Order: sequence, then structure tokens, then C-alpha cells
Amino acid sequence: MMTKYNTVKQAIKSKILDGSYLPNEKISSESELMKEFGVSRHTVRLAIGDMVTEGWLYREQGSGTFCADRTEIDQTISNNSKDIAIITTYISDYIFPSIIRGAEEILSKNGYNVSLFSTNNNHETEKNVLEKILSQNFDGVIVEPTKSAISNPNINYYLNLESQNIPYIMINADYDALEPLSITMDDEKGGFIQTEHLISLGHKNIIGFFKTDDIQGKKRMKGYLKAHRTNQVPINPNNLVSYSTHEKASKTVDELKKLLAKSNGDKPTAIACYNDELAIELLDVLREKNLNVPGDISLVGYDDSFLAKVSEVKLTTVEHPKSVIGQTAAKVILDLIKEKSGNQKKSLDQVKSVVFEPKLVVRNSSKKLNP
Amino acid sequence: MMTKYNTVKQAIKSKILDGSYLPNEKISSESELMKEFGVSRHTVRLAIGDMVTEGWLYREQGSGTFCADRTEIDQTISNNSKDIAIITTYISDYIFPSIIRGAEEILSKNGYNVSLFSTNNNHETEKNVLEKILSQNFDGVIVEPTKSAISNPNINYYLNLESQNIPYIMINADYDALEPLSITMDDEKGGFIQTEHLISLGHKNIIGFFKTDDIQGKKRMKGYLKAHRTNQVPINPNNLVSYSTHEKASKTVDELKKLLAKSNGDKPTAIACYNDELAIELLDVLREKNLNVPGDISLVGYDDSFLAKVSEVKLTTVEHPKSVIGQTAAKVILDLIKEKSGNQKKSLDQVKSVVFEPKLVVRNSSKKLNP
DNA sequence: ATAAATTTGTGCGTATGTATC
DNA sequence: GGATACATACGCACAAATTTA
Repeated sequence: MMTKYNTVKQAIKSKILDGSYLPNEKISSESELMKEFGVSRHTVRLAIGDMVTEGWLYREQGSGTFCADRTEIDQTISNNSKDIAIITTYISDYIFPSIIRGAEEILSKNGYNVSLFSTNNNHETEKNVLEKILSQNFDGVIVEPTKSAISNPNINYYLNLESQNIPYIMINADYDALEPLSITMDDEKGGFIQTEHLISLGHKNIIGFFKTDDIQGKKRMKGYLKAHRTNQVPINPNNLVSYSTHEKASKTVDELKKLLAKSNGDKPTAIACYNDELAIELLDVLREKNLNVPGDISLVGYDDSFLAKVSEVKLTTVEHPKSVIGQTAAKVILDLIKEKSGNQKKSLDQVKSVVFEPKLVVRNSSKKLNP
Repeated sequence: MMTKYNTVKQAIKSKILDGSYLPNEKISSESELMKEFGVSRHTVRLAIGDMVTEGWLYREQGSGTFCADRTEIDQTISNNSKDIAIITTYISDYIFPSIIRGAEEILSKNGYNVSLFSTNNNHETEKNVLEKILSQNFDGVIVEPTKSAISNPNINYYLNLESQNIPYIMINADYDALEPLSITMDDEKGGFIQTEHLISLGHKNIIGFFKTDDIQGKKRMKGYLKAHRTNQVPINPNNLVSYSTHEKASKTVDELKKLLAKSNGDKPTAIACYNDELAIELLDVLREKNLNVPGDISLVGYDDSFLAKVSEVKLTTVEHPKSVIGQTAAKVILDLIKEKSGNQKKSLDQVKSVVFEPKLVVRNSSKKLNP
């Protein structure tokens, strides 16, 4: 039996198959089809609705109904679940859980599953993870780059994401060569206000500890130096200590002990730390040496993590947007996905990278230098 | 945005997933659904129509609408990607990142993706998460129960996991009625050794703070009481404070202040805490009151989290196997999956629940009572 | 065995909301 | 801002298939 909406379906299908409607071409509007076939709008919508679920057409509110490009259908069929991958260097440490949580919150609200991968800050693992993601059907990827300051051997995999049309964005840092969309904070400015805070308190002999195998550390260090120059405070090269991930446990503690053992005139009166984690570690060393914080020495952390509020001396530190970064990353990746499936041209330039401004959080670990 | 027909869809989906509608069972007629949801027939038909094309339901003219048998669909789709879901109460807080990391490590080594879900310790969210997992193809599920001490309204969903032949295990706690495989620690014994440690140091007036909306807290409290009885130390009922998740911020601090304000003879000399997080919070209160730990009062935590080593007084606490629990859970779920696909009979009884023994970690927050 | 009631299928008219151009 | 197009929602009528009295 031929129902009216089936007649309409057949007629539209014919036009598609004989080439009257080309892929991505707009077909007649619903009211036009009403007149054309002498049926009600309800019937037209029944026909079109069926053909949309069958993959012949797609609709765009406010614009029209279009003929689908059936050559690409194979890619869309396989995946009816919505999945986002998040790659971070570490899963369980420090501020990463907060970032992940922020992203998970937004993504799950929008019906996406979140799959987690960690690289352990290791390029080889990053490679394995990227291969895994490329061989499955993820709708988007959020990446925290591994060792972002070092040239990355896995750039091909990221380019491959692009050619497979899988949107990805980077958080905290980015890989220079790729220029991806990224959600970061202004780490240089963060390092700057961190150090300038100490300078404004009268400190002139400030140790800076920075991890320099990721971009964040390099930028924070740059800010540290800039604060000195801007305020015309001479820099003692011995006061600048850079370390890499695998050295953090030992080198920083050793260097601090060395610097503390100096003769009186040169003694440092303040320390700027790459992050709170390090600050807390160094705080233990200072306690051991019977140095009071902030009485004898001021200490400024970075990230405003839970660690900043946990010790007896609450840390002065720089705010890190943590879960907001996660949330923002989630929103941006959702925009990218939406944009991909919708109309391409107009909105492409509207999704932009985001840079958060750092803010100083003053607590009890820093104070005015005693003259 | 929630449209009316989407609300109806969700409600019907829930009834299918929680077992209210069994496969091939007739669901309410269109006119019944109209009354039930207070919507028009058009809306009901939109919802049902969608779910028919999605494979949840099928219709028979003159007879009714029926629940589809989804057990046979899954096999034909044959997902070749390997996915495990992990459900925890919180993602970013405290010891959970370590647990998740332990599981992720093992699972990713075995080629599985890990998808994360958090319930925020909320049964409603747990329900949504379980519905999501049931409507996709996960190979296994690791669950940290939400409010395990309270009867759980989502038991149907867990039973549905079983009928869909999806293995699941629970960590940290379990739901009494289900008797699932579980990876836990002996929390009663943990509470026991925690308190007995204080008793052995001569303390007799020991406050106990326990969160009692999960099983762990109830067991730890039981251990606290048992330690008193075993050592014939009388229990002052005022010294036992139980609180629930939503009270933790305020009630514990208030109660401690109240107990500290007592007359001299009754003054508590030690505190046993549900976990390190609470211990650190209380430590702040004690500092405020100018009480020295452990000089004036001893403090014992639980979990041996990073928090235990971060303050100036390193906490005496009870070891929690954190990442080992995650790893073990991963191994067990892999065994269950292997068993499911391989030979069934022989090995069924070889996969067993695991209970870890607690161990006391003595640091500086507890010491012998001054006579 | 037949008629009545129930349930889904098809179709029309109308109104309001929202996105796009 | 206004016109156009799709999205959601309500109400009504009749047809076809099935169940039930």
C-alpha cells in the first residue's frame, strides 16, 4: 500500500538518485513540498523525517533541508555513541584531577563519554596513546602536551588527527609547530607577578626554581627574569635553578641547601617556585634548617592548589584556573564538533584559543623584608 | 535543552534499563502515556517513533508497543574496541585519583580504554550514569558505590548489568543486597588498630569522628568501639561523632570546638579521624586553639594520603592501598572478562573478592600520654 | 462468530518558538 | 528588523489491525 508520506519519500528519493538533487544542495522547503504534492505539512515532515534518519537528507533550522552526501556515510554510521578522549601527562597528581573533573562535568552533561589516557610525561607512551585514539572513533581530543618545551616526535600523529577531521585542542601548553587551539594561562605574566610581589616587598636576592622541560616552566622563568629587569634588580645567575621532571626530587632540594649555606651577605631572602608542590617540599627543607617562613625567608608558590592551604604556613601563590581550564576546554571542543557537523564557513573563526590571566593570592608565606 | 518528547523518551528508557519493562513486554499504550506525562498524542508518538528507529521499541498495529530485546543486537554490532567504565563518587578529590590511576595503568597496558564517570555521591547521578553505561557496549564496569551505607535505589540497574552479562566489581565498599565481587580493605580492623594505637599510648579519652553514610565509615566506627571494649576502656558517648557527607564542613569543626571547651577532667587527649582530610582540617582548629599536636593532643588519620606528609606535623595514619586497589580491581575485571569469553565452568570460582589488611603508619601526630 | 473496544497508523489544521539570512 | 525555514506541541478525525466481551 502506498501512503501519502511514502509517495513523497519515493519522489524525493528519485530526485536524489537521478541527480536532480545534488549532494549538499538545498531541496524544496516544506511549504513548497506541501503545494507540490498537495499534502499537509505534517505529511511532508513525516517523509523528510524518515529520510533524515535513513541518512538521505539533513535539516538545518532556519536554513533548509539538504541532500546528504552519501559517499561519506560509512564514517558516520559506525559511531552512534559520543566519545571524547582526554590525554594528560598524569592522571592522579596535583592539579590534573581538577582539570579532568572540570572537563568531565561539562562533557557528561552534554551526553559525552570521557576516556582517559595518561602519558606519564613520556613521548613513547604518548605515541601509543595517539595510535589508539586514531584507530577508534573519538569525536574530539583534549591534550595536555607531554614535555612541551622539547621538540615533539609525535607531530605526525597530531597531523593525522587533522586529516581524519577529528578536532583537538591543547591545555596548559601547546606544541609550537602545530599552532593548535589551546586553553592556557599567561604563565609569563604569572611568573612576573609572582616575582614582582617579592620585589615589591623589598626582596632583592630571590631564588627562582623552574621546571624547564615544559613550556609553562620556561614562560614562568621568563616572567621571573622580566620582573627583575623591569624593576632594575640585578640578577644573580646562581639564584636561577632550572630542572627537569626526572630531577625534581633531588636537584631542587640539593640546590636549595647549597644556596642556603652561603656567606651572610649573599643569603637569599625569598624563593619563587615553579609550583606549590615544589614550594611545600622546600618548606620542609627550610623547617629542617630552622628557618622561619616568612620571618627569615619568603616563599611564593604557583597554581593555588590544595597544597597551598594545607600546611601551617598558608602559601602565597598564583591562581591557576584548574577546573575552569577543564570546563573551557570541554566547551571549546564541543563547539568544534558542532561546527564540524554544521555549516562550515562562517563560524570557523569564532572558536578561539583562550588565555587566562593570572592573579596573585597573598597568604602568609611572604612578607616585607626586614631591613 | 529538554523538549517534552525527550523527557518522555528518557522516562521510557529508564523503565527499560531498570527492568520495569522486560524484553518483548508491552509498554503503556499511547493514550496511557498521554495521561501519564500530560502531553498530546503527537508528542508521545514522536518519542516512541524515535525510540523505534533507535532500536529500543517495536510497534504492532492494533496490539501495542513493545520493548525490544536488545541482548541480541549487541552481539551483531560486535564492538571491536575494548572499553571499561569506572564509576567513582568523586574524580578529583583526595585518594580517588590514585585509585583511578592504578586501574588505568593496568587496563591501558591490556589495550582497554578507560571511561570515567562520577556520581558526586548522589544516587540520581548514579542512575544517569548507569543508564548511559547500559545503553552502550562496555566490557566491564568498576564501581565505587555511592552512599553505600544507605539502601540503594539503583539496584535494578546493577541487576540489569548482570542480565546483560556485563561483569562489574565494586571497590572500597559494596551494596549489601547485591553481594558483588569487591576489592576493599578491612575497614573495621583499620578503625580498630587506629584506636588501639591511641589506647596503647595511654589515651582513654579519645574522640572519634566518622562519616557514616558509607560502609567504610560505619566499619571504622565499629573498629573504634571494638578497640575500646577489647581493651576495657569505657566509652564516653559524647566522644563519638558521626556525620554525613553534606555535613562534613561544618559539623565536625563545631563538635570539636564544643568538646575542647569542656571542663578539665573530661578533656579529650586524642582524636581518631575518619580520614586524613578531616584530620588536617581539625589540625587547623587545634592550631587556632593553641593546642600542640602531639604535645597536648594526639591525632590519628586514615588513608595515608599525600595530606599526611604535607603539614608540619606528619600524621600517624592507617595505610590505604589506593593505587593497589585500582590495580587489583583492574586485574579482577580483566579476569572476569576473560572468563566470560573463554571456558566458563572451571574458573568461575577462582575469581574472588579481595580484602586488604590495614597497617598502621606511625609518624609524629601521636605520642604517649603525659601522666 | 460477531460486534465492540482498544491500539497503532495516517493525515490535516493550527499555534508558537527559534535559528538563519 | 523582518522574512523565511525548520522545531516543537496540541487537537481532531478516520483507517487498519488486533483483542476482548
